[in-house]
Amino acid sequence: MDSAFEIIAEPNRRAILSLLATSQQSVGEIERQLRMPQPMVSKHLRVLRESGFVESTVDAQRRLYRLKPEPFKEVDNWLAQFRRFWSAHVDALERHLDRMNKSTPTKGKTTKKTTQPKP
Amino acid sequence: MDSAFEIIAEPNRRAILSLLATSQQSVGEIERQLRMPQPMVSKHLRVLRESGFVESTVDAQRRLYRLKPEPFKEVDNWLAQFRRFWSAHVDALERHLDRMNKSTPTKGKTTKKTTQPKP
DNA sequence: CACGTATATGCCAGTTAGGGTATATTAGAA
DNA sequence: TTCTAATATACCCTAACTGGCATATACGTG
Repeated sequence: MDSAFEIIAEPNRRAILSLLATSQQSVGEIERQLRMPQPMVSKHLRVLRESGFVESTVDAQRRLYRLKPEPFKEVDNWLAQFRRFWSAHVDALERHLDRMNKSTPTKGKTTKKTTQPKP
Repeated sequence: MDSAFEIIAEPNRRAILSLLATSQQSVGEIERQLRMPQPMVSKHLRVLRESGFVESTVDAQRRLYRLKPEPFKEVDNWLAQFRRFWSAHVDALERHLDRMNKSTPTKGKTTKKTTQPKP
């Protein structure tokens, strides 16, 4: 289990990563927020640590875990080769998504001007 | 094995997807390019098809496989929550990566102008 | 030191995915 | 229809991952 892809294949690990995306957390905090048995949390954290997704620092008896960027970049990098492809299909999706977006304007880059059928 | 993440966890499947990123391919073409036994190709293609990563059309006895965008977007979407985080670290990596990039200029967005020490 | 909290690790069991090989299916050609 | 090419499927086997539980380790406190 070496590639970043296999690491994020596990749902609980993705959940942990999502938690850490907000801010660093101790094992116990993760345990409580995800309602996951502690040994399980520790084991997944080990996998995440050994694959470079997270790092930890000591705080008394606690260990504080936080994200590390590299593996994410690796995934993103692989994904890049498909961006060109799926963005060709976005036009169709765009209209659909525009209806849902309205709340999170993100970057305003995809907002081209699809005739704006709703003024 | 349902989530898009588990699908792309498999290296051979990622290889197939990368192949298809260029253009659609028949099973035999994939088989030859990846030097993979034909039943293996078919099995992986089945998984990719059932998870929505690819679709196929019939061409005589051949089946032509091509990508479908949705699952990629799903992955990209999950990744999005970490972008803010890792882009804070990019500055440090940028210099390092620029040395390797030189061959694949991709978008010319990260190519800022890091003093170019080697003309 | 004894004790409690926080975290890590070891061991076991169940499951499942992936590879290999043989075989079935589908479609075109002779 | 028979033969051949292209692709799909079935079956078996092994390896590996995940979860659960018990226990070990680390650290602070009284």
